[in-house]
Amino acid sequence: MKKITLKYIAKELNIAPSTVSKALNGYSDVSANTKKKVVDLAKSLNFSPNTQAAFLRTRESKIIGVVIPHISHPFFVNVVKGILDSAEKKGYLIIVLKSNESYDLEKKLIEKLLKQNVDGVFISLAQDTYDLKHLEAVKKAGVVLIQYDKISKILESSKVVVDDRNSGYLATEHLIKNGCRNIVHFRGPLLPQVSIDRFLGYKNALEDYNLIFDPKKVITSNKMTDKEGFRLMNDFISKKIDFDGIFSMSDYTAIGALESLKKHNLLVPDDIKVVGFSNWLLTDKLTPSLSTVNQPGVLMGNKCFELFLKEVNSKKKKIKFKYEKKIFKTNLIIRESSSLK
Amino acid sequence: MKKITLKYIAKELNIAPSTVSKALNGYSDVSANTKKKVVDLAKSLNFSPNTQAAFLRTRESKIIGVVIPHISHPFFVNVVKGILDSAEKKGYLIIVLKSNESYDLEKKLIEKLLKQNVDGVFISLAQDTYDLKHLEAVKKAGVVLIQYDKISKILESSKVVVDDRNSGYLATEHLIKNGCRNIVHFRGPLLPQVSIDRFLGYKNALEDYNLIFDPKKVITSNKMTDKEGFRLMNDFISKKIDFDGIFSMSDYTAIGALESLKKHNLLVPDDIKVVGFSNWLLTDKLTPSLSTVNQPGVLMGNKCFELFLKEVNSKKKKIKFKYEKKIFKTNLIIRESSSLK
DNA sequence: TCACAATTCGAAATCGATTTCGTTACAAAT
DNA sequence: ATTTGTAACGAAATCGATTTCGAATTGTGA
Repeated sequence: MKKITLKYIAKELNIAPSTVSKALNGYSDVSANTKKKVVDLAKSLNFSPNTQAAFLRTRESKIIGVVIPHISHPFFVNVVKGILDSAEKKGYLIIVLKSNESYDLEKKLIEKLLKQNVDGVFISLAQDTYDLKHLEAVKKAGVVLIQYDKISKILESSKVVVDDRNSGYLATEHLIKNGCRNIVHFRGPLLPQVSIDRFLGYKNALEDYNLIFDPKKVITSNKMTDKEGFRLMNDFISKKIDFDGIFSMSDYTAIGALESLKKHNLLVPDDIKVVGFSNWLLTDKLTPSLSTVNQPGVLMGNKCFELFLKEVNSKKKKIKFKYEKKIFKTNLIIRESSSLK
Repeated sequence: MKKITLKYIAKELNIAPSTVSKALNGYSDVSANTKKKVVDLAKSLNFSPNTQAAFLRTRESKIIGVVIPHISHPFFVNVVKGILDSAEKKGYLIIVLKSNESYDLEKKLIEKLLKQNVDGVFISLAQDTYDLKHLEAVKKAGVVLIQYDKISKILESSKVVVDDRNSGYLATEHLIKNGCRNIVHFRGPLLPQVSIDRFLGYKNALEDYNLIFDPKKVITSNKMTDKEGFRLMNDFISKKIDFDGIFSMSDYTAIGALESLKKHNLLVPDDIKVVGFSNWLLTDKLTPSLSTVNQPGVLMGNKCFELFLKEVNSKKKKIKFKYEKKIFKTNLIIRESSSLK
């Protein structure tokens, strides 16, 4: 069981390792003849250069680190899938790490990735990320940074997002058009831009349809879990404020809210109509099935890699480069929880 | 922005790189004095050795590849979590790849991991994996192989599984004790051991309780999706065979079956009682909520890494080594879908 | 005082691939 | 015939860390 190296191939063909390397890497100072011999032998031996050794010279690890806040969230699963599909074709390996929405963990993960000499870091920020030094460090290290979904407005890099504001608007408008006049909004933590934008969409829709915006009807949920949704909904109901619709920035909290409504004998969609966000797995199997906003995760993942590659290539060729921001449209999936009948 | 290397530290302290290396790696031929100087400076510079360069000599990449069949399956998410938590402490990085239950893809993934020179491969086999050459190759390459959940009986390695047979038995017994006399079994594809074992548990339970085992009541589902469960259940119902319970080897097919039952106006749990497998996310939110078998994924992940480390260490010290097989117990989660009332 | 052992350190080889630069051989140009 | 140019290849340095082996220094015992 011999290890197959450049040197081995060189010896077999009685030429120098440098020539073998050049033949395999498309240098021009190799004759067509020897090039063919090398390529053929390499293929037949199933040779591929040792990535670690190659890295020492090229500084390319062909590894990309992807940071996601959750793993159970199907949207992120789709994004990863999109990245994977694109990256695979170019021979990149993907390391997925999850931050659990924690800034501290996120910082550690980034350090880990930099130690591993990844070529790129794709990140969706944790909820409580307030400081961006760790991401500045990524750029300083010459590593390509791509932000997706939960991005920072301040930090420069290429970005891939959905139109959260418009999505919030559409969801709310849908509720209004189906007769809701008193719509509660479950918003996320105050910091992340997605949370702000979805909220603004909600608010704008109310204004456009001449409904009064009432801050008391905005429930801020920091944890975004079913339990939290259940708890907060119970609290809200106990305040006896009239409402006939809910737009939640997450399906998961919406599901908790649904449980609370059931407990209080409020019928969905008859008494209260509900729209969530992100189209979680099995939300179509609930009773009632949950209306939601669907984000094109796979396409977003594809785009992330595309922007990454563009940046890598311009760096190699030392071409000037401009950050891009791609905004994807979402689509509303209307199910039982917000239907008219 | 200078890169911090061994050489740099050596120059700073006016000693040789080799001495620095030895100081950091606990060699005995370094004086306590110089050792302290080196360690202190290294710490203050936040130095950590370049992993790729170190690999060239040590042949340790400190990377583990984990192959899972699905990503949306919460059980596997838990296993990965368990591996991650353990591996992190020892400075290992985890690459998670998913095979989509495809043998061809699985083979490619393994090749990819070997090219990356991972130290270990943890794998749960794809449904249709019939050939094991790619896994033999892992062992031949000197890479530690750990099999978990869907394992091969033939291939030698350390293994981490649950007692599938007993789990199938308990689930079926539970249905019997709650009054079921005609229990349908959704089994998975014929090949994987988990599929066989869960089926055998089902069969054994019937026999122990003097119920007739009827092959016609065993529905083989190759795809294990909700759609497939729905389709197969419809087919089965159209055959007009009496039944009052279902034990499904997967929650996902069980959910499809539930939809079919609803469509045919069969009440759960009144007319039919249902038990699934794996405790998928949100199965507790369904109406009725789904009874299921819970596997201790996190603990299994922990164990995988423990066995890996044991093997690595004995290889280093050239101690004799014996493969271990750890069998975990499952627990039945009884919810509405199989309750008496 | 001398022989020898223990301690501490450094020089150099090594891992495997890449890349610069120099050398050869031969053809074309003068 | 001599110079120039080009195609094709190889020698050697390099990336950053590890590790073997030998050298220098110090200490120990006879």
